[in-house]
Amino acid sequence: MKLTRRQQEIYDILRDNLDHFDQPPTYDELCRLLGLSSRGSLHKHIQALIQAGLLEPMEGLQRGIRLVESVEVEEGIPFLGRIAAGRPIEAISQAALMKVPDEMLTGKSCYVLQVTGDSMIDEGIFDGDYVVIEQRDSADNGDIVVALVNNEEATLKKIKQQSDRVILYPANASMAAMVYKPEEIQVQGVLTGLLRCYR
Amino acid sequence: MKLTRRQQEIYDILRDNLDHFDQPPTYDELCRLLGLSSRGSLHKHIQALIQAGLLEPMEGLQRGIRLVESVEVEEGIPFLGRIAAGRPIEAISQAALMKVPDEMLTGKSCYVLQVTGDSMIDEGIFDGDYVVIEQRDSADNGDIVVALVNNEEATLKKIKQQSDRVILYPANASMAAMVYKPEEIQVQGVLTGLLRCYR
DNA sequence: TTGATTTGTTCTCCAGTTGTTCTCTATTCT
DNA sequence: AGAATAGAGAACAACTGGAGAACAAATCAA
Repeated sequence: MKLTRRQQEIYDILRDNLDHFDQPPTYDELCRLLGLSSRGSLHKHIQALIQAGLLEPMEGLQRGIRLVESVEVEEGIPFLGRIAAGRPIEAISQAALMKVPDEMLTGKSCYVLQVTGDSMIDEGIFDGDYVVIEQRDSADNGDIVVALVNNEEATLKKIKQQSDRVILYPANASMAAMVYKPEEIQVQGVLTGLLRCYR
Repeated sequence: MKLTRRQQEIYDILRDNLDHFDQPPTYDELCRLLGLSSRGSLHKHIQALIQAGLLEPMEGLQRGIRLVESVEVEEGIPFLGRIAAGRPIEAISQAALMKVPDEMLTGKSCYVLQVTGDSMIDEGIFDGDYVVIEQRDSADNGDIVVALVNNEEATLKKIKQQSDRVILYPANASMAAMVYKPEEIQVQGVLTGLLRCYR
């Protein structure tokens, strides 16, 4: 909805003076601020701003003119924390959002983890890199997955699932593959992207 | 639709002065700005610009002259093309925009290239990876840079600048470093981020 | 509870502004 | 000459913004 000049002006004034009121202003107060002498005139503008979704509707109450909270359109996917072989995912307290290229997103639910350790170094995933993970509970053989081992350790490894066992391969010549029973391993997600920041 | 000279001129002025108005200008205001004395004359030009899709139609409302908002608030930085050692940057025809984490941006002008070849494999930069580059014409020793060699080849290498020579180190045990005269090398940008898409 | 006051709403009326539509003229280019 | 481009100016309807009165519901005071 497009605003007229006066509507825009009133909205701006309303925003600018929001701190100066300790209560939401009434029509009369706002009229005084705007130099209007008629509440009826102001009412038309207020209604237009409500229509535009910029002010809260009154709903029959007399509690002053309130701005609607601006709906921030935060973009990105959540950065959940660190993943290190041998420990649960170390969750970060406040989930920051991280913008990632659309190419890394799959349409399904994705999140970002920071990798700790060198277990995937031969795949070009270094200590401190960020990985984009698609949330899933199954994977194809050869996928790099976030796997939960025995319900307590989370790890990033290449997976090979056989009927009677599951093998997790690190990508590091100096580390050995680990073999588990299928019920010991729970796939939590599949690697879809890698991010690294220099400096 | 082609614009006449005056139409183009008016459109440019309109764009340039958009910040100077706090409201969309009325015909009268714009007439004053253009030195016209007749709203009717301006009206013809405005109509032509509306026809051309550059201005919003009035729809019987009196809200001033508005540019059509390019609704695409496409976020991201431009993906410019491929970089391979030994060739100029292979530019892509239409510059796509790629969203990247804020952490990879420096506040200065940045762009994305796709890496071809394995010359940086030991740094975890693989064939097909995307690199985020900050546009710069100088670098610190040890930085990974996009360097233009002899004004014709572009390459991604680690740089070491000495008073009498410049050395470009690949990060690949099977490749040798190259030594150049300072005037042969032109730094085009510095690596600030890495992106890799799986699948 | 009751009455007075405040507050938001609705209505009519009015003036100035704004966009539109004319006609007429001047200039430039083909 | 004719077409295209540009501008001046007048006249007009519609839109915008405002005043003020009257009203009902919410709120406050006693």
